[in-house]
Amino acid sequence: MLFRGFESPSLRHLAPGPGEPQMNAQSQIRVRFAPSPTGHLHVGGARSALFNWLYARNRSGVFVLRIEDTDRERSSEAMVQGILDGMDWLGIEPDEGPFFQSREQKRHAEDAARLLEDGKAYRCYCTTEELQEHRERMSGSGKPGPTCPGGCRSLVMVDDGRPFALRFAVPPGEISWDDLVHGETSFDGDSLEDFIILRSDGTPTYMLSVVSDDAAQRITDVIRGDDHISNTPKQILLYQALGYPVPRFGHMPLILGEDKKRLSKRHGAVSVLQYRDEGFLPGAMFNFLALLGWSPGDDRQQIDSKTLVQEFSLDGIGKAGAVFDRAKLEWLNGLYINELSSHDLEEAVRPGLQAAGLWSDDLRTERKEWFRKLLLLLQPRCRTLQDFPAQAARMLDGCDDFEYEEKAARKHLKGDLLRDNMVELTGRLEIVPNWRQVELEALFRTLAEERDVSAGKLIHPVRLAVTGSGSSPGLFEVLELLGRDRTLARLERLVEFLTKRPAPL
RNA sequence: GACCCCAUCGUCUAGUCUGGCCUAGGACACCACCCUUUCAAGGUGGCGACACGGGUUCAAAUCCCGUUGGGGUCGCCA
Repeated sequence: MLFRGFESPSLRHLAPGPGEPQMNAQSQIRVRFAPSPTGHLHVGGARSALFNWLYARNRSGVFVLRIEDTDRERSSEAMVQGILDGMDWLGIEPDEGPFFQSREQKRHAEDAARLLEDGKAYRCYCTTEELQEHRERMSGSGKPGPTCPGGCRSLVMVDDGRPFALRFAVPPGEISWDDLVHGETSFDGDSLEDFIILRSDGTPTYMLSVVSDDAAQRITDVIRGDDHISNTPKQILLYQALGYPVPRFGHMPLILGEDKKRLSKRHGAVSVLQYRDEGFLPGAMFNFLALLGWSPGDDRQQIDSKTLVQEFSLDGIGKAGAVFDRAKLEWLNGLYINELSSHDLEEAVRPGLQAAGLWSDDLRTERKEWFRKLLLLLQPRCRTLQDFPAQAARMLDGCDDFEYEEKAARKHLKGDLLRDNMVELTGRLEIVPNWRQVELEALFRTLAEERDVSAGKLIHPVRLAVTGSGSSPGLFEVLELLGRDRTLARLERLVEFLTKRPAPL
């Protein structure tokens, strides 16, 4: 069921009311992944989700998915689906949710009202323009100064009908917490400004809604990106002001691009679904992401998700940002491709072949065994699923009218005797009794010996004739799979090419 | 600029909490060689780091301070 929790009229009953202090310390771990659906599930978000998921699984906890869709203009249903698809692909399933933050606005507003009543928040009548002006004036002038130009905090609170936003009155003093990955972290309350919790249109801001929702959903551990560190003191203040138990916080380092800056679209592929489309296996991606910023403490590079769940611990999370290294991902993906069974490989590779127009259904009926052998040849040579169509094309498409790769042609299609050798070879191949790898190889080697040339002088030109390329799997395996007719046709084509071409050198 | 976070090979990291076993280990990438009909895979080897400066200590990559460098955050976005 995709939208578990939909029917729940409100999460409010789950909340420990203002009066109730702390859930008992031994209670079950509850973590959440709370993306805003303003983009696809990017690798950074995916890793947050992954770490939360691993932590929950490891501790027999609960993993909650909450979509923070309160920015209605930038949120869309398609994006929500993209996030769900991305998580699904990686195999990270929420235990609860998805919940939608926008459906909880009533509770958010109630929390805000309570803060106002308690004198912990106040109405601010300053306009956006005034604030912007004020900010410009204050910037560069050292100290923070009053939050707003109107000095609304000290105003007598009368609602005279003018539009106002609600600001949280930050109390003086130091705010600190024992971060799950960074250890003791603290902020000076004086450096925080009175942030807005309710917009002038009455809608809650992020700062209020996360706290309200995390409390209502009884989140015990907030594990998220480093970029939220500076929000944490504000949120702690809100928890305290509202009388909610404060969860533990853990901030993991961000994923960086090659320039060491936070990974973003301009660094290239950033959506996990894009990696799927580029031929990466979910297991490889999962493995790679888990090891980005987390370490089991030893040298293992390839670890399956089950082991990851068993061994995951917050202690293994590093403090420094980690660069996303695509080359290593590809290497790892190659490892996973190699471990695929014939059957799984066929399944994995089919969509790509279909897209490239190389697929025909007899590959899983009459030619099934043949196709399986071809895939076996290609398997150790491919690092992404996309490599298969490219490498398989000459064997599949039946289009015999390809060009010879220029560099390889220059290297191997030379010598006076070549044409003659090719003609002779063709003749012998026509009558070789068994079209089998070993016999083909013996035939080549015998002829090479008779002509007193190295076997390579026959092999390389034939490879070019048959694949158009200077590199391929072992030639005799290729020939066996290609079959006598197509081999001979391609050899004749080479001879023709050698005959017609302008005098070499 | 203010506040906060961070700092081991080009990259991901082990080691840091609980100083000595570290003349700093592994992996990716790169280079060379082996294998070999090419490519890949595999094997062997190479290149390559404790940012800097002060302390503390018999002893510091590990503890403390500072400097430098990098990053993040400073919205009626989330």
